Amino acid sequence: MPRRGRVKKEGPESGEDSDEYRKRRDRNNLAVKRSRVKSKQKTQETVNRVNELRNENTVLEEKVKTLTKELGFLKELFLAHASNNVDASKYEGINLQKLLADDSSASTSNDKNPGTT
Amino acid sequence: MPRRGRVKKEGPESGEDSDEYRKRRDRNNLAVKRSRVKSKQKTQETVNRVNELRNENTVLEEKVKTLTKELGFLKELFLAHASNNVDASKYEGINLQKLLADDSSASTSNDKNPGTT
DNA sequence: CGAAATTGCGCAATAG
DNA sequence: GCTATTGCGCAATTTC
Repeated sequence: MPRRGRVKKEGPESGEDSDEYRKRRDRNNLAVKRSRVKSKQKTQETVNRVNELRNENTVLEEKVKTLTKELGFLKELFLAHASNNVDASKYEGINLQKLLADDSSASTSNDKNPGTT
Repeated sequence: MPRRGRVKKEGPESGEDSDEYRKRRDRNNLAVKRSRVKSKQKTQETVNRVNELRNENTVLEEKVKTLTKELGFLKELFLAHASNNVDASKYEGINLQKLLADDSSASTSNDKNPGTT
């Protein structure tokens, strides 16, 4: 789509005289203005969206940090306790190794429910 | 055919002859091009940034979800175990209530789990 | 003050 | 056939 600049054509390329021509030009100029306003709005919205997302991101990162910390602590606690009383057999089907691993990718897919009460 | 609103009158505002004038015009046209390319690049980068942030966000949300799940499970586990052996006294100064609360904001009730059984 | 950069605006081609 | 979009040039203004 080669967009030529002003071609010095004098002929009736797209308009005939000054009557209909002017009207068309004016209408197009209005359309151009509308389009540009729209374009700017869109750009601004995109910029705003970046800021929103950055904020959400910060919140989420803090949340991850907090949760990771808590989880780490609880794991230590649990392991320390379990080392004293090795009765983890109660939690037979549970993937403790997986859950207690430092990694954070446990699915907790246990069907069996350890008798709670 | 109207030539750019500017008629034959010499405009001492910005041009003088056809010599220096043309050079100035050409240089400005180049500058305009540069500026517009730059502007478009910036816009595009902003759009890209939105996509990047959206992806990061999704990842973080999943992470939060996983961590929350793990944490909830571990808390249940810990509480179930602690109800059998009330030796939480080993962790004297620790805010277990706070940590073990389902939420990350515990009330100011500092009761020591009197062991109902 | 001087040159480049940015901006508003209109034109024309063309996409939809 | 009309509006919307876009590259381009001009000129005013801004920025450096």
